[in-house]
Amino acid sequence: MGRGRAPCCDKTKVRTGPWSPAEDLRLMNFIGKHGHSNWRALPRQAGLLRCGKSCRLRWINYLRPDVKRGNFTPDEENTIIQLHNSIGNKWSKIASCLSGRTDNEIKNVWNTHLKKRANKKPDGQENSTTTTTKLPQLSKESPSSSCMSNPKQPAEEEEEEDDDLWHVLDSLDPIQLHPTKEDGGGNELIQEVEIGKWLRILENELGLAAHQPQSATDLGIYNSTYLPNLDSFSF
DNA sequence: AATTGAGACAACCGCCTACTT
DNA sequence: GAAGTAGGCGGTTGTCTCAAT
Repeated sequence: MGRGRAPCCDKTKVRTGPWSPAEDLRLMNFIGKHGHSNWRALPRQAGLLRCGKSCRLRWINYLRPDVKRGNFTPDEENTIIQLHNSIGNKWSKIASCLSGRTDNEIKNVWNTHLKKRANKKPDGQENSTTTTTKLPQLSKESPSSSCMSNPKQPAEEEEEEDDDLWHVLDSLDPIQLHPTKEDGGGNELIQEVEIGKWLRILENELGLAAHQPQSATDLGIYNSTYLPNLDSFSF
């Protein structure tokens, strides 16, 4: 069974669960500098206690600069329905036709919204000419990565690891990604302050603060449902 | 105000394919 | 050609939020 696989990592030595801002920053910073030619080696090189798969998933689904966040437009939804009607659960293929959307996100949207909608019209009427959406061309050689950004090749090597930066980040209180009822919103301000701190560090580190067009929030990072809307912050 | 169940979504798991040795 | 490795994909799960009661 040559195809058999050893576990990708020692599960007892890696972190699982939601990613912390510091971890995200480490990952983004590392990929920004070195790219991601080897996912398995990446966590160790980046100083992350995560398995390579987890890093890859996090990068592809949330940290990539071109990931589009937010609600799907009716056009996007129609496209998904049509593509699913013709090719089935080929999420990565579908994702390759929707710029900025990930297979995971499309899969979630399908399972939570679109499946029901499609089931309501089992004859596929909805998927016919009633929509103005133009079905994107599906080509065989359009892998899911076709709409993904290439890993940045390090334009200029910044050799020295910024230990101070990581020290600061690691010293930050872990942000409560999933505010609980117990919080009662009481530590919201603290969260905002902490987020503001690390975001500023992030932007400086990545050189986003000085030039356009993107801030970290414009990149869609941490604009998720689990965090306050960072766009309202002024640093 | 407390409880509960459904909806939503991030993350993990395991298999498959492609590539390398 | 066989064996091993890494990346990618799709299915599934865990845990959160929120509306209904």
